[in-house]
Amino acid sequence: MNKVLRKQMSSSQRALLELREKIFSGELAPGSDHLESELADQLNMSRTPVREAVLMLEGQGLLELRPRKGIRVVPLSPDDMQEIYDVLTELESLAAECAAKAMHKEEDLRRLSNAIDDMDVAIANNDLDAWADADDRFHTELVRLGGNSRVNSIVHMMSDQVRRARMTTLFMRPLPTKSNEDHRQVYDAIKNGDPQTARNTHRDHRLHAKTIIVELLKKHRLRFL
Amino acid sequence: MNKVLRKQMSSSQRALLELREKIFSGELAPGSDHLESELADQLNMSRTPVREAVLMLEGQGLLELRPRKGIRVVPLSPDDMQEIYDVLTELESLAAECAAKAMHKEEDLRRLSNAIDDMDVAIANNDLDAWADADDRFHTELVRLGGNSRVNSIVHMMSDQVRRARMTTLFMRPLPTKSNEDHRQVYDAIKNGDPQTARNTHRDHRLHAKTIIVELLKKHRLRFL
DNA sequence: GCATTTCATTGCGTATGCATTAAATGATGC
DNA sequence: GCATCATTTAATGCATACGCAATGAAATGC
Repeated sequence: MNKVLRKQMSSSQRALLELREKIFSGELAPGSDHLESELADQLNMSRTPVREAVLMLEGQGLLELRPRKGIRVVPLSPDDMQEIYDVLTELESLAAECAAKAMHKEEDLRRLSNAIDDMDVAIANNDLDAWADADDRFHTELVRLGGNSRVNSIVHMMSDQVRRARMTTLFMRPLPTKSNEDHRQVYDAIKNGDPQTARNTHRDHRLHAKTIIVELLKKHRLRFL
Repeated sequence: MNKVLRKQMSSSQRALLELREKIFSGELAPGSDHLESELADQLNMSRTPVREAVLMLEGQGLLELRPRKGIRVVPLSPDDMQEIYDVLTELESLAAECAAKAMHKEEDLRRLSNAIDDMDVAIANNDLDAWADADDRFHTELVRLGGNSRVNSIVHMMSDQVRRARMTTLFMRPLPTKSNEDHRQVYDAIKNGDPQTARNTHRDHRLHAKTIIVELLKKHRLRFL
């Protein structure tokens, strides 16, 4: 992340970004408790902007405020992941349907197809990080094309949570070589303006992904992430 | 709302509740701008707890922070309502499906059937407020039975938005006498453990409701609520 | 011992004041 | 008359201080 831009940022904004990073990097471990003053010291600022950032992160489901007990990084159980995937499944399928209805021109779908191509390359190179990155871009773009801003922000919130878990799960499973066929099917349906196929294909794809991940988490007893 | 309980509430909590009320009652009109200090004066407290409440309400999509321009009560266009209804449709249908899968005992479904009965009564009495109240309870309970906490909180957020609009639309349309048949069908499907019927019936019900409302808003040129 | 009360600690909630900065106003030059 | 820049104004962002209230420890009673 660009450190130069941060200089001219408000302290609350900086707190928000840096806390997010610390959460995603695992520097603030899931389930761990922290005091406002402790975080304020870490970030070299007073409690005020930290409180504001923490409040926002609570709203986003990343932190849990337990007065006098500590600010807790919310742990994710397999059940939580199931909940999250279920929401993602519904809302992304809706997005796929809407995107197909919208009859986008092929050039507007470029980022989508690029993401799919990148996943192919990543799989060929056995590059997990590149694959994860491209997969993110695919889903981000899909939801953007759906055109529902609320769906967009909810999906982004939930994807953040998934991202925390994926760090762990990504290295525990084989590369999803088959999943790109699904992606392409969804892409084609959107390009051809076929809402039902787009919706159903993506839905099945997501449902499948959900079972894989949740089983994996349960098998490895990853109760918290 | 219970004023006694509020006495022992933190100022931020009070700010949160009272601002919500002012927004829903229309005392703070959609599209209107307000200063932190202005709101603090209205609520008889300092800016600090107001800031915190405002931050949370921003996260819930009720307020929009525009530094040095004012805190704006977000206006809802017909397109916004469409977005919101689309999200509600997907997530409530999922909830209905899950509720049916869960095979709840009949006594656990009591609140659901009560809400349906109350709607019947309200319709017979031509009591709009009672109907709206029972309808709220039906949807709240449906989603609770679905058992997905994330779906729950998202649906509640979106329902808040719908409630703002309903104040207006409720008096512009005929009482939805037919809609209770749908509710009962959903109820039966859940009781009989038939996820697909529960899902599809509720989905159609919601899609239908969406068109009605959105058409109504568009026809009456209610660009903002 | 065990329960209960007291007390000290400390983390949080809130008020307050100052610093910052963006918007608005007026001044200056063209 | 218009554009640009300086100045003022005022709202926000942030640090700080203070008091309350909750927590845990120690002390007392049973």
